[in-house]
Amino acid sequence: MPKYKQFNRDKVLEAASNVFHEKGYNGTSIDEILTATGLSRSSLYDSFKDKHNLYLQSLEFYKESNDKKFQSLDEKDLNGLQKLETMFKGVVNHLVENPDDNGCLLVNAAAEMSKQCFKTSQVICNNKDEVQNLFSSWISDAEQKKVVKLNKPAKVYGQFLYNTLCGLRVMSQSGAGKTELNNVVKVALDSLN
Amino acid sequence: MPKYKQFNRDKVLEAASNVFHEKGYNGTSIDEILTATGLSRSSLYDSFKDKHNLYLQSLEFYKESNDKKFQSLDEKDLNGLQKLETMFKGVVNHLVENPDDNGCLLVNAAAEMSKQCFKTSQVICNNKDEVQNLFSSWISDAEQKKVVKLNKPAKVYGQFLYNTLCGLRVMSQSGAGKTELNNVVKVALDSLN
DNA sequence: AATAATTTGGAATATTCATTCCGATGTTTT
DNA sequence: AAAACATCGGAATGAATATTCCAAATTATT
Repeated sequence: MPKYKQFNRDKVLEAASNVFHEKGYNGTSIDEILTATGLSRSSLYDSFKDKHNLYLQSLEFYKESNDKKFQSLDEKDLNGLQKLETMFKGVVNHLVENPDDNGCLLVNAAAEMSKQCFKTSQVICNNKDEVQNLFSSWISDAEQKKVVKLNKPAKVYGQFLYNTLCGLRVMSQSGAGKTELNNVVKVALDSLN
Repeated sequence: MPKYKQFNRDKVLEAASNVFHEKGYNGTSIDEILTATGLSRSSLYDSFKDKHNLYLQSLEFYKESNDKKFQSLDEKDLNGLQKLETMFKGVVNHLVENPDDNGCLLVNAAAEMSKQCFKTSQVICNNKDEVQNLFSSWISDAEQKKVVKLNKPAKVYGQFLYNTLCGLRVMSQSGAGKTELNNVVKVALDSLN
């Protein structure tokens, strides 16, 4: 048809990341991606090289749209503890209200691909470090504003809360319900005292 | 050759679960399983029906060998807190000393298969409940012996510590190192006070 | 209006994969 | 020792897979 691309790159990556999210890398076929994105076979290979490259770009797209959510929460006029509470509440709510949602694409990618693809492990590791640092900054803020009292460096709690977050995603894929997830969050946040 | 099976069922399941552990369900081919187990194609299909069935049996084998480790720890003459400390120390040590070990087969199965295979999700959910209950009993024991002081039911801490454990597996697949994992364990166990 | 530029549809290719099947092999039983 | 029986090796099958390729379609430019 066209002289300029007929599709929106972000829409394609969003659709692709949804499929990868649902079925994993090895579990999704190119045909499934074609129907999900509406792209033609040749357009996909022209624009995204191959399946593996599309996967990596989908991962980064997912990561960036995650980052945006974190950033918009970060910009809210809340203290660090409130930001953490809001974030965890949001995650649990999402998991509970979307029981078919297959956890977190990055967690699934860590499980499926991190030992088999160095580039995948890089994206995952970067995400981990960034989110931990954000959490640590929230915790430092909460400490400064004296809404929490810590006996370890803020960085350590950032690592701990990131671990808690990863756990929640696995728990929801293991059949955990609302109260179970809420209990976990409650104990985790209570440790900031 | 034989009139009776030439192979040891447990050895086969152990080898198979190692491959599934390393590469996931969709990432491993029958051929890889054949070379890993030493079985012939026809023996495998004769004794294990098909790939999917072999996967489920491998999962249960893995779960049971995990259970045994937990049980032998449970039988030790330690209070509940010491058992938890020993367990977490063992997990972190294992993850650190075997950097190529691909996390936990059950966690990986949760990420890859739980939404696509009901039987897989059953194994995972059962494992979650059992381990949580074991942890809760250890915590109750520690409470009774007054080595910890809780302000929530033991069951809730069992859920929390199981979540922490799942998180550790993902963290190690995300490039977390020894101190990072130890920090997580430290904060998690400190919450029992 | 014609040419240039670029995407697209879908057929074609070549691998890889899970599974089936049968003759050969060996072991137990009589 | 020979018949009965179950396993095993490996070829064969057929479906699914990722990727390539080319002609048709469409728009921008001249």
